[in-house]
Amino acid sequence: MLLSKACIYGVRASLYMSLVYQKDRYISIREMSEKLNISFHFLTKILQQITHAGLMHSYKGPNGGINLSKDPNEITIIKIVDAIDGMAVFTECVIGLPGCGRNKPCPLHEKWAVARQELQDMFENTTLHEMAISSKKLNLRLSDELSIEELMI
Amino acid sequence: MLLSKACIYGVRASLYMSLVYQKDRYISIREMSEKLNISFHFLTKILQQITHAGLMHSYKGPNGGINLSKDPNEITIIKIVDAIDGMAVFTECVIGLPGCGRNKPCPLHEKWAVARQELQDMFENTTLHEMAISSKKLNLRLSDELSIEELMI
DNA sequence: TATATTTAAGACAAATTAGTCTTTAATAAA
DNA sequence: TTTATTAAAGACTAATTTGTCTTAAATATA
Ligand code: SF4
Ligand code: SF4
Repeated sequence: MLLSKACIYGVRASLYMSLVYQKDRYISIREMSEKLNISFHFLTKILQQITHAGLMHSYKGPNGGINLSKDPNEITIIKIVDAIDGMAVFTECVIGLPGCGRNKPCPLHEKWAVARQELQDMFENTTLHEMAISSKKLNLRLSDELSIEELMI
Repeated sequence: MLLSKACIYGVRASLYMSLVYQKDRYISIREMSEKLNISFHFLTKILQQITHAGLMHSYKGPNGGINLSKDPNEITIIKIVDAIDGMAVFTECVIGLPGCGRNKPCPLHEKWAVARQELQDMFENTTLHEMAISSKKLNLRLSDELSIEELMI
């Protein structure tokens, strides 16, 4: 598995956030957890990591919740990944040898270094906005149960 | 982490095996575990998975051990990965949604499907032999401690 | 045959990741 | 000011992965 469960949930929640994004409108974690079928408390902790990274803001009390700290077209997926799993996936060795790049490289290096970079580029060049657009257009799925159309009713 | 620890150790051990490969010569797991700095019992279980997949043979008793069931140039890395972690990495969704491809695809699909395929190609098109050759040539590292030159003394 | 060497098998323990629950703090609105 | 609503914090449990240990089975060789 490339990304941890926590990270995966973080990405899904971010996508949901950008689908319903309106400046100054807070989305409750409870609502999101139910729509996306993710444990409420687990999602809360994941979103805390994301807010600590400065990508979202939270607000307590009635009508409180979470909102994106910038427009979805200014947030790339890699920021979400970084906030939760860190950048290790994009820097570490496929076969787990320490000190990649610093000392002599290991056998798989030539091919892995390329693939790794492509993965990083993919996350780096995809914004939440871009994904939200194509999601809506194609009525793609964001939870295991519901398509985006069903999700946003 | 793309591959599990078990899988990573399996790949490292396979590389070691192909570096010292001689038809009908068994390598003891003890020796390998010490050279590669991997827990002996853990490595034993990993190699069992690989032998069950038919990629290696084992032999008990004095001068027993493990050997590759085919020439290293007939074994691709993906076979090792498959034997331990399975093929899920190459088929599953980045954001963990079930039923990829069968129903409607999810937002990241277009980019991920390409990256995923490239990763699979990389493992599919790299043989143990190929890696062993370039490893020797460049004196690359296979354990966190020793380069291949030091390893094979 | 007896002994030493080696893998096989499986119980067990430790570490990490995933997920749950309870209590506290902040805020809005009645 | 009281109550309801929401996120924050942290203790706790469950599941999975990683790693250890002990015993059994197979084999070579003395
Ligand atoms: S040089 Fe490449 S293959 Fe080697 S340790 Fe680094 S990432 Fe891995
Ligand atoms: S279609 Fe692509 S992005 Fe969607 S679930 Fe499948 S792999 Fe993932």
